[in-house]
Amino acid sequence: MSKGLPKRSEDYSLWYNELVKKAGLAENSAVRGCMVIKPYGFAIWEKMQRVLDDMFKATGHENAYFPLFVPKSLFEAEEQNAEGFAKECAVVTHYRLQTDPDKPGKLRVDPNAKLEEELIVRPTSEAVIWNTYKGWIQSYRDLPLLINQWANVVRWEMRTRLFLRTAEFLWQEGHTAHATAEEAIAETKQMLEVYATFAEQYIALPVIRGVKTPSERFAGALDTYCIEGLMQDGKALQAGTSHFLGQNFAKAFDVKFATKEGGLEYVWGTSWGVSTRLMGALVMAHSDDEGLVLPPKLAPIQVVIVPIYKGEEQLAQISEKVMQLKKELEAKGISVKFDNRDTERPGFKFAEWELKGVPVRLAIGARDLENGTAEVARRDTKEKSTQQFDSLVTYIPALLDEIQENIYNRAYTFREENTTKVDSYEEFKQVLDTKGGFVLAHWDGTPETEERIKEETKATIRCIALDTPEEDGVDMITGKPSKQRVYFAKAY
RNA sequence: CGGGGUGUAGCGUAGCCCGGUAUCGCGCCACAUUUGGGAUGUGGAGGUCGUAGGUUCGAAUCCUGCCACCCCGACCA
Repeated sequence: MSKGLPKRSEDYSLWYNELVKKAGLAENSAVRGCMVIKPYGFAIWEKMQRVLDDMFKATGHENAYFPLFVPKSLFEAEEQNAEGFAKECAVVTHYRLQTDPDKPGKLRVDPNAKLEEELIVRPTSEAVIWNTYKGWIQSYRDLPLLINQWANVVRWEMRTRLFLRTAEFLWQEGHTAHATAEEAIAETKQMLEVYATFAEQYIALPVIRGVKTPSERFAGALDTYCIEGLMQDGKALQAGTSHFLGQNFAKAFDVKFATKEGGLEYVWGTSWGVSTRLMGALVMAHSDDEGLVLPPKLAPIQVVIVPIYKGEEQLAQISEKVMQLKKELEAKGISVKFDNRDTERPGFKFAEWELKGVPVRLAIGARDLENGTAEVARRDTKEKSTQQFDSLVTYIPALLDEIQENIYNRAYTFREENTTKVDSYEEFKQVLDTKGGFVLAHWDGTPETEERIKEETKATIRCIALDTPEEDGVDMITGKPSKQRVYFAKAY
């Protein structure tokens, strides 16, 4: 464990990168653009998965698994979708290697093993799944079809960053089919709300629920809903999307169903997903110059106990008390780590667990044994207090809840302070340059204006928020009328 | 993919211009003393100098290709 993390204020992206590596979340791999997710990072992802999976099940979805490869002919069936992803696809063209006759000990692609039809490594699974749905759906009785899959996908990105953008990433993708547009839209919105709830209650990240402009829509969707969070450097991060696909994929893959009345109609689709990018959101939303600050609900270790002792005898005395406390806390569903390593000193352990973002740290030494106390340090505020040992079993669960709430509130306050209403383009540019964050401004609804702003300021329309009140105004550039403000920001 | 930069022990680095197999710190291992905020001493181990070629008696050093990473653009969850 090396000392010192770069400061957020000095170099935010360097800070992020170093933090992810030093906290043991992930590291770069031998494969271009692909990361290794390390045990501590994966433990957080597993917690996310479990919570989300439960939420999906609670809303009636089932898990299934579809192939990694998509035959090119299927991939190109829905044109918009195919075009949208075409530039970032990994393609399998051969199925065999052979020893290279020119280079001993080396392999080469067997030129005689060319695939009849190329296979695309899925960048998303609509094509394979809708092709499958064709065989699963005949009647209105088969609907709605509510499926989720946990999988990896590959998008050949030019520039990658740990968790935020990697060539291969882990995600879940829900794919549903419905008898009516209304039902599909309701599903789209329901899953957006599931994501928003997860972001706010678990990641402790307040998010804007909104809908994307046509130019930012998912390729092949009629509408893309999203949740947008604000990171500490004032840049926005799209944390999840939910798409209303209309009948686009049903038509492309000929998925029809017999209605109750005896008619034959195309089904209506949705798809929705969140990825390991949420890990990036988690890191960037709360962490500080000392390391990670994990929300208790997602922390693999919620409480770490560091014994402070001289000699074996004292350690044994402390251990006895600690093991009992550990058991009682674990009975309440709290994960506790007793760091009784004899190879590191307390100060080192303090720093290490701070780097790893453990929400609550207890220190127990000879002094505490005498007084029947323990020192309690909380990661979010760095405050330390001395508590009666016997009260810890009730004190700690309450403290964990308080920390969860506090970091949410902190992030919420930050977002509010960094959301600015502007009415002129001058002001707009000035806010983006100096303060960053979300900028609420009127927009005339045209892709031309949106594009111009993007080119001139690098800010994009993150979304049209679902709960924005109507407000008459004029576009800050063209002066054309506008009925509501939209969220602009520079984004990841 | 275009422009710029970097690659030397687990990590951070010196050496490169001007060729003669490598410097320092942290970490690691052993022992001892330590332990309430990143310990100290003594001894020790660890290097295909990103990689593949080339030039040369000899390459970390010069030349070429490739790979990876970082920064700035274009693309994007």
